[in-house]
Amino acid sequence: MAKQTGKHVETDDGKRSWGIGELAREFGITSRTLRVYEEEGLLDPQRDGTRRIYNERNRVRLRLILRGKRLGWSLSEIRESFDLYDSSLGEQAQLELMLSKLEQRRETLIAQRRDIDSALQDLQRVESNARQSLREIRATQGKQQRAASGARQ
Amino acid sequence: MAKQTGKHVETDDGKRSWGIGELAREFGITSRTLRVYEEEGLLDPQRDGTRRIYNERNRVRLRLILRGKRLGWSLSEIRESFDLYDSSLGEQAQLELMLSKLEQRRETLIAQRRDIDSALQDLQRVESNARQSLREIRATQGKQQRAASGARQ
DNA sequence: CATGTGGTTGACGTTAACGTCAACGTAAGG
DNA sequence: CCTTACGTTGACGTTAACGTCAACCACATG
Repeated sequence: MAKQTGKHVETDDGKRSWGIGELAREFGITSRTLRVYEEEGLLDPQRDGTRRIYNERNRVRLRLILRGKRLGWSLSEIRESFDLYDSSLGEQAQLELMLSKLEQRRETLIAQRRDIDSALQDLQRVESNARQSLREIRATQGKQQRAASGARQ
Repeated sequence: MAKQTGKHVETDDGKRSWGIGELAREFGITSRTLRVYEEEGLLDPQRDGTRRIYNERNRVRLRLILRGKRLGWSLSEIRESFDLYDSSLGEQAQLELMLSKLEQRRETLIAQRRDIDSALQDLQRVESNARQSLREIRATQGKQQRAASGARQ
């Protein structure tokens, strides 16, 4: 049995668990979103009757989901990666297939990092450009100020 | 005037230019997509009558668009970044605003790179795990083979 | 001239990833 | 017992980013 204390939930074995709203607030999403993730097979919280109860493992999963989203992955891509990570390390053929998929993932991640680096370089160029203009503007203003204070003497 | 030679287009000043289908094929997208990007204000090809003519500058833009997409940006985020890069470096206040926006972009890019790195680490763990299982399986198979060849003697 | 190739606009369809809302259940507290 | 907070399922709405299709235009070629 699980007892509810205000907002969060605790199970008998002392391990912390969370209600849907609580988890949603913590991660800045809505409970609707958590239900969608469950429908898509990305999360499988336990139930207390009809209510969903999330444990630490679910939280880890959720963090991975949100990281995937930040990297622009679709929910099904995220599920595929879970399938990859969870796969039971069975036969040789399966393992080799898995390794090739992992290699492919790595390559796209590295390509993405290259994209980021080049975007950061572009950004750097624009930024130093802007800083230069700013310095020039400030220099001009300084001149004007010095001229004005000189005229007052 | 632009003359059409088979698939691609050349202008009088000798600078290369491209038709919509040609460009689409080269970048692995459809012409429909190019028109959408234009509607969204991300591209502005010249026209020869009604026909779109893309120049080198348009191609650079397109590369930036596709890089943005690979990083998971929306079209409007991409447009914002263009606006940022194209802004005319006018007054001081505008420049300072621009710098703060650039700084913000940089932070999200760096955060994204951290996400990638941690994803790569996870991947590395799973991979060495799988390699280990594979070695064990092969070792077992080797034993069996050696046993079998021993039995044949 | 007919046909093919490649382009145009405009309208409508589609998919993913949620948001929104209605109708209802359930436990705690006053 | 009534209210309040929190949860449930189910249905429908919405937005972005295209795909698909129809009807049309323009040029080159056999």
